[in-house]
Amino acid sequence: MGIVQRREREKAELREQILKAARAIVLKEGFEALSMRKIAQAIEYSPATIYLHFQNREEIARQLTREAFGELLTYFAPLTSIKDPMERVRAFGKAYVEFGLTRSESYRLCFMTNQDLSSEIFPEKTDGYDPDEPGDRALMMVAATIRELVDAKRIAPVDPDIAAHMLWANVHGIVSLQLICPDMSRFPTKDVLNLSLDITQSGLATGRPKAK
Amino acid sequence: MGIVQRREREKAELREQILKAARAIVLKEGFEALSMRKIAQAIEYSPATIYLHFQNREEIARQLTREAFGELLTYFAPLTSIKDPMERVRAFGKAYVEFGLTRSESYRLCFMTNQDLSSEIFPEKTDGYDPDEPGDRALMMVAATIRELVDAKRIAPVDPDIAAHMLWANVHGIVSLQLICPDMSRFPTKDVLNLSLDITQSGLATGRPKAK
DNA sequence: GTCTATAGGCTGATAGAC
DNA sequence: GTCTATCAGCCTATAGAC
Repeated sequence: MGIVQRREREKAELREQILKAARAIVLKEGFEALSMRKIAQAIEYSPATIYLHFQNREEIARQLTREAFGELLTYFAPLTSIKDPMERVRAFGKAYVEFGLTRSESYRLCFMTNQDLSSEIFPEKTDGYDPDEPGDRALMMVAATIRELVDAKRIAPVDPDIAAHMLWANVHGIVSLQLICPDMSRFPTKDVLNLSLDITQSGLATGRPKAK
Repeated sequence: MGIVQRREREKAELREQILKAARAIVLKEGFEALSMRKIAQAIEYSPATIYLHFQNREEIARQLTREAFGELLTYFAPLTSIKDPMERVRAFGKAYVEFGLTRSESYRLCFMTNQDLSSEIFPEKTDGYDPDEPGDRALMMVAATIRELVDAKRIAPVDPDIAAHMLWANVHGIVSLQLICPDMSRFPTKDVLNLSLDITQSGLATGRPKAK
């Protein structure tokens, strides 16, 4: 009586095969080279078959993007055990850049490819964070760490949410600039990151400059 | 005897018409929608005619990108007259973000579209800056301003070149994050920029934190 | 200088046979 | 569930006529 189960298992397997092939194409040739025909050829099925598992190309792209962002979260996950919040926030920055440079096709998918895909991760907000959204969860981790620093008076008072966004923009700038114009800087990315983390740490500790 | 001149003038005019049409398409439909056929239709010539003025699509894209970066430089140019170097470096940041948000298709072309186009602006380096390269000129302006701050001992000692790169990455992060996931943050971009400039200013003034 | 015509590709998506 | 065949486009680039 396991016939239905086997059928469903086989169906899920083909779905996974499609995604696996799609991942490989994006990794080797970039996202814009991803086409239904290429996926079909890779899995040795006809293009029509893919449409039994996915509505269209967009749905595959969305799935790949969700997975890619999941990867970033696996870089973040072990860092929550870091006790010292300043060390933790620096570790988030380091992990972010490492993710961006070593899994650059995933990074491009999340943050450099197209607005629709990124909106998959950061959908329109109502109010506050949505814990069901992976992007919001990542932002919350950083914001909570900054809140710890503020509460412990280790940095000057600052809205943890906007500070988290600023930090994210800092590391995103470093990664995306490196990925799109690798020849812009003569400095290793690691050095730029360390300078950025140091200056930001120092600036947060001191607080915003007084108005003239 | 002005026949040759007229011919050349007419040729240059058509070239300009092609670029103008291409700019309009990129502005309205985005870079990936730019095609030789669409340009041809817009200028009411056959696609083949375009190839008399440009080798291929790439050459048109390169030209548009150079022009777009030229726009950024026009945002920067008036700021060199700002006397106070701290005010000047902040003004560069503000101008950069304003350029990115108001001329976003130009910005995308320069920094968010593809590595080949960005490499047009920041080609591979030999040593030091190349004053003939527009990207290097922009970086030099920022680095020189930071050098002034260091020399006047208004900020802690730092390599002005890597600091300029860090600042560039900061503002690039803010702009590109805003352009690709406008819903990520609940904060106005202006507020994020001001926080970033304040914290960086404060951090540069204080210097890097001592090792533990 | 400009055209038509075309080579030689690519794409997403679907109808209908098996 | 899977296929073939196809619709209905899109594209760059060029040869050769005028």
